[in-house]
Amino acid sequence: MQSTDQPTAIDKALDVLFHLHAEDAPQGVSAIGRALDMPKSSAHRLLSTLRRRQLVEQDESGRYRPGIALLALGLGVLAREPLVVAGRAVLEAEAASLGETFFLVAARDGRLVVLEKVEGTGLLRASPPVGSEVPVHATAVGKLYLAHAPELVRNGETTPFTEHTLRSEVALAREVEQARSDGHAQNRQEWLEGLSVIAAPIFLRGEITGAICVALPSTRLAQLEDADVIERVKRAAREIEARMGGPQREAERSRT
Amino acid sequence: MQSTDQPTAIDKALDVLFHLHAEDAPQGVSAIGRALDMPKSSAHRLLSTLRRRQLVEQDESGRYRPGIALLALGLGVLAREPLVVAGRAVLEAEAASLGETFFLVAARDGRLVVLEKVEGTGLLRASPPVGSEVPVHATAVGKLYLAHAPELVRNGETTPFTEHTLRSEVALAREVEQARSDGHAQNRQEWLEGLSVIAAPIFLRGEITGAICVALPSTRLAQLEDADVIERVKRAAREIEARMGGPQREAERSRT
DNA sequence: TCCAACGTTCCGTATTATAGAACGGCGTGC
DNA sequence: GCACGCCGTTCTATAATACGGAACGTTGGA
Repeated sequence: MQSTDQPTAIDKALDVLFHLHAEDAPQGVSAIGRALDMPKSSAHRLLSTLRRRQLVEQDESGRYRPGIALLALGLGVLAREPLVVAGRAVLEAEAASLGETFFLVAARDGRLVVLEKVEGTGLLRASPPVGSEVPVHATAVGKLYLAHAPELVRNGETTPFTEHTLRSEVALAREVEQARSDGHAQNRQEWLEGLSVIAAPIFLRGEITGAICVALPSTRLAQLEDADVIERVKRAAREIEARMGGPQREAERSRT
Repeated sequence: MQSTDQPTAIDKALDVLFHLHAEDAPQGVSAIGRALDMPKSSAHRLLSTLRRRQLVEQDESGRYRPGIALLALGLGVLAREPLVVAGRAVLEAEAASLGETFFLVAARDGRLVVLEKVEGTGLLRASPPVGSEVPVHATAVGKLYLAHAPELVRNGETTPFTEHTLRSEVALAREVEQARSDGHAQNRQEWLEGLSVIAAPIFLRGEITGAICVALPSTRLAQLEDADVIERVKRAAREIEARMGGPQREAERSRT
């Protein structure tokens, strides 16, 4: 694949689709053309093709928005994820029990993606939606991946999100090392102010396939016994592993 | 738009995408080419373009499956639906209270689509997934749409699904008329054997924008007081209407 | 009432997609 | 253990497609 290849018609159609996804409100043909720097006739042709398959829809005034077919496609992806199928019930039980929000996160093509979320009763100020990406260097799950399979994530980024974001590679490496030995990782307001996370890795056949984590307001975590929450998350991870096809026997783990 | 227009490159790429969605297992380039009647080099090129945007992914053996980007796109659609945003909490409350599965269904481009589902505690044998289509002529929601906005659904189909499916247009018209006057509709095993549904329409500004329904085993419904369940569903519909921007005043309803 | 901006359609041109052949790697069956 | 067949991938000349400027009818605001 050369670096000089030009965007195909499919690329341009996907540009339009992702652009609509990124916008809050429905967009008109002209606005889309301006935003993506293409003639409105081109935008119209691409949209017509997408509309035929219901990937985009038009509102009563002719503006375009993402279409209903995306829903079936997206939920089809969820249904294919063994981690989600096995983990959903566990997340629900834990979220109900502790009253906080639990997530499943896994690496996909070098990025950490939220695969499932079950919200707790408390009002959590910020919480990434399912399908969205979370950073590697400033999250508990990121530390777990760096500890157990650094080749699965791209760790180029070092953006400081808050004043608590780890600034030095040494500090991050220390936390990664601790995550490896402890079997869990933490994130104390390193990504989002006021948000603390505790995460545990989920292994399948000796490889990390994802992580379960709980997000709580930092003030709430201070009231709880850290050790209790950590134990809870780790137990949930073991439960998910068991549901995904039983615990790996040592023979299998070392065979690789 | 002429009837003779030929599939564009985008059409072919979407053929590939929907084909992967329809298949259970990941598919190889050659198999896709055979299934869609195109050279495998063409399939490969289309897949490469889709892969760049993570609409498809490859497993370790090189086979393709729907990609994680579809998840974000699909859930973005859900987040945009006011009906879902307003209705989810109501569905959860009702499902927990009655212990049965509640749905939100709405018309999109002439088809009835499941927009949201909250499962009850009971084991429901068959239940359509979110994003899937349900028939018009053999469902409670279909009757509601035929009663209140027949132009929003395509009612060509008359497939008999079970022995209870209404065979005559007259019988269906009678139920539609009753749905209009009663403010709710029922489906007694007309689509799926053993499955009964009670549905109530959700109005916004005088127009039907969807419906809430509960699905229960027919044996279960026989044990309950029909009237109680009906009242419950209708009350839930009113609750969702209220959450979607307040009840419509008569002035607005009759202005059209 | 007028004007501007909208979504849509048209069509000649030029860029693009196409598909057959060839390649290296992998798994199977002989 | 070897060879065959199928896999995913790459290349390239040719044929078909996407492109975009211009024009149309409509709508909403000034």
